[in-house]
Amino acid sequence: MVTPNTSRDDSPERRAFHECLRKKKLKRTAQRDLILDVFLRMKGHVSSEELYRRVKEVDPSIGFTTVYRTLKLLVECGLAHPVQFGDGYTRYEQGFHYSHHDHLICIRCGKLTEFFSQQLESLQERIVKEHKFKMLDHSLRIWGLCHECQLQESR
Amino acid sequence: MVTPNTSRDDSPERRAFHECLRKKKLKRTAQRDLILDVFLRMKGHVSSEELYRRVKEVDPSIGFTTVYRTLKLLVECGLAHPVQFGDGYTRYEQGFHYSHHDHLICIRCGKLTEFFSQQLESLQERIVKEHKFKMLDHSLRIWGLCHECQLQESR
DNA sequence: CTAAATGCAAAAGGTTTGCAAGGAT
DNA sequence: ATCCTTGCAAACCTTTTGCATTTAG
Repeated sequence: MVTPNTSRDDSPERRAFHECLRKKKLKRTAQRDLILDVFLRMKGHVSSEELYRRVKEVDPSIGFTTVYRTLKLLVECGLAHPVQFGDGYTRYEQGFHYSHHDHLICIRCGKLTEFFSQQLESLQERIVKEHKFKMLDHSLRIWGLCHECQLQESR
Repeated sequence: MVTPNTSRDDSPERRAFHECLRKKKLKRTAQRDLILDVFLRMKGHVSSEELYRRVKEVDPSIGFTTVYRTLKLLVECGLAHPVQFGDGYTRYEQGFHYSHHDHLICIRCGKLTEFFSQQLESLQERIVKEHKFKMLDHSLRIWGLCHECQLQESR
């Protein structure tokens, strides 16, 4: 499913990426552009392996290493955000216009639900201030059973 | 079986452990007792490797695998609680009379600060209820710079 | 032309398992 | 006697790295 889409050249993410590459004096390559595009089209929380598989569907000549390294680059450019849910994989969320949110993780079906609570954010700010700590990142993960899985468990 | 210190036999943790072993129809061994004792004496957040090193100081014949497997057993018995701070190691906190708390992690010096906020807990309960989710565990981690490291950074 | 990027293969590094010998009940 | 436990070595698996070759600027 190769759909050459020149309009994507103007996506804010792609422009930000190229801008970041320029600043770092790194090179723009077809591989990097493709990896970014595929990443942006994948919703949710993507591991490097998953992204690699999807990228390979479009261009089988691309190696895992390139996907892996590009993902790290996207993180440095603020276009991806790494999260760990404790299953051994590092997953990446889209990070452009990154607005902080947290996660509910169903340990039975694996479903991920994102949520945001301003009260939570404010509370954290207060806690951090009390400890004279300078917050750079934070992550709240809640594991449990989603609604559907609770119903199945009680059968 | 070698039992060097009978007075420790009465610690609530040890009794809980033996009770748990009995329920699971597993065997009480000198190794398991020793590993539990050393674990309990180590404050803070212990990786299996760190625990192994300390255990070996007392009994060099104990293998890493036994420490590793005993730690998993302690988790199942509710005596240890696994946490991941994103440095690649699984660390374990003491889990008996486990009262939930969260962590401030200094990314410069590695210092860990525990904190507890009842407001935070209540807020989480509310969030979970809104999503019809059944919470089984949760973890809030805040990364940043501790007070000392902020001072050093600004020099 | 020069420095960076790519892809392969192999190394790292923590976690987990198979198995033969030893130990608890 | 039976089943669990132990410790060693090796397997696993994701993440990283070394290197020769190719490519962008």
